[in-house]
Amino acid sequence: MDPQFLANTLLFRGIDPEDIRAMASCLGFREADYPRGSAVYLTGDTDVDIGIVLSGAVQIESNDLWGTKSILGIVGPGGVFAESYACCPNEPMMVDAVAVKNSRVLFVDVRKVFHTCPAPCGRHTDVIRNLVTVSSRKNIRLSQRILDTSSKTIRGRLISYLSREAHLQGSRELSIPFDRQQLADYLGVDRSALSKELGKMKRDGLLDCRKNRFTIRSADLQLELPPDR
Amino acid sequence: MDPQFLANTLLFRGIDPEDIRAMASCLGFREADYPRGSAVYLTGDTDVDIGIVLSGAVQIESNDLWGTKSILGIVGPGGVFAESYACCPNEPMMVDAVAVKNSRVLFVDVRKVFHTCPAPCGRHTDVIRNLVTVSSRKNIRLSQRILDTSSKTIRGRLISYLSREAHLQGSRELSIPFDRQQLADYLGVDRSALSKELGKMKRDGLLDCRKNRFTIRSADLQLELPPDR
DNA sequence: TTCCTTTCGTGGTAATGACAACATATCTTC
DNA sequence: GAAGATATGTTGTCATTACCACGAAAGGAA
Repeated sequence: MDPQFLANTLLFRGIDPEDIRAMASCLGFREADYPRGSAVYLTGDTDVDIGIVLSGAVQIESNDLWGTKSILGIVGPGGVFAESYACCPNEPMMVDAVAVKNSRVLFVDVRKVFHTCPAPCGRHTDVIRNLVTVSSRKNIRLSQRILDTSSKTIRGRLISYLSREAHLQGSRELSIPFDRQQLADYLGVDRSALSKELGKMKRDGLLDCRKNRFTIRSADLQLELPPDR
Repeated sequence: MDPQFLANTLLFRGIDPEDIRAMASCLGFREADYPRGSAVYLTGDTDVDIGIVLSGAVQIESNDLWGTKSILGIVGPGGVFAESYACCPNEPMMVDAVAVKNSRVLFVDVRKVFHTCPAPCGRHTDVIRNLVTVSSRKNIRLSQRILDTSSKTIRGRLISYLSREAHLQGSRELSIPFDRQQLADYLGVDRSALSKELGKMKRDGLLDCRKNRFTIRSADLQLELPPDR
């Protein structure tokens, strides 16, 4: 447990590392390792704890009976996951949380967060406040993922995702946290069809890509407009 | 302003109506009416207030340049909206909030919620705590909307949405808050194609529907399985 | 009632993308 | 470096669905 590291996460932002150390016991801190490919949580799990990625990466995904995988998001070091289900005790999880790299995860017991304890740690309120921020941001991320998949064409979805990512990274060159299959699962399209479309877009001079590094070639990416109206 | 009504909303649950009345000023309560079809918030708006639907209904939607509308959700009386953006001061809204009925909305200033004021209203913390719940639930709703659109076929999407809704309403007969066009925009499909598929499913004996009332005819709706595996 | 608006179902056509099958490339591990 | 595994690009076929256009039905207002 590294209070300094935690102080830089959204959940503990603004809290003194010393206080974090003090909270460790009364918030029920617990750590565990997960090898690449293993599940932290599975669909149907209830009464889960908040997860904080200390190292590695955890992917939130859904796998239906047809074998279709939907990636809702991916969270890296410092990121928080499962907080929504942790806060809704009776809601069984509808998704899996899977380590996509060897990962170490810190768990926090929400009930202990909410149940303000008497003496030393008057910091509970700060954590709860931060929890609102974390949850709100996650909300916005989910909305983005919805908008990224709202176009009915693969190209439209790529444009939505890549142009926002470029904006976020403040550059026309960007790297994404996904390989092709993951990107396809995030955008809700077939992988080979995605490769095909990427090829077309290269030929059309819209972008370049090698592995997970993309370069937006043309401002037209954003301006790709409908025929008339 | 009806404290009794508010005490039954998620945001003010567990708070004494008297205390709610007392908070009215220090939380910056403000009410406004919106005729059917008018916008409460528009894409790009920043520094918005939390909205609570007192009467009517507000729909969260996105309209892109191609004229494609995506419905992220719809919130009825007692429901809360825009809380995520309210909690992320610099995030411009990516969606519109539109009144789909004549509606009355109560606004709450988040900054005043967070900035605990000195004397009488020690209830701020309760509201913040409730805010976590509200946000978490919204999170789960958004995840559901993502899963509802994860199938690549219209039928799959309908099954996902309807079977959950039936489960929620605890009956094989259910009414949905959408007309056909809205349902299509929620599921991310074409309206006429949706009508067509509904017709097929009726013929297949899976369901019946008249207007916004649906009846699940067969348990197969949930069991509709892949060929083999 | 009648007129007008909105909602909903149907048909046909074209296009998009899913799916499968394969080739190439890249990475890992020994 | 060789060999296996994994990731990516390519091709072709077929099913699904978007899109357009229309008519029927339902709802509202005068």
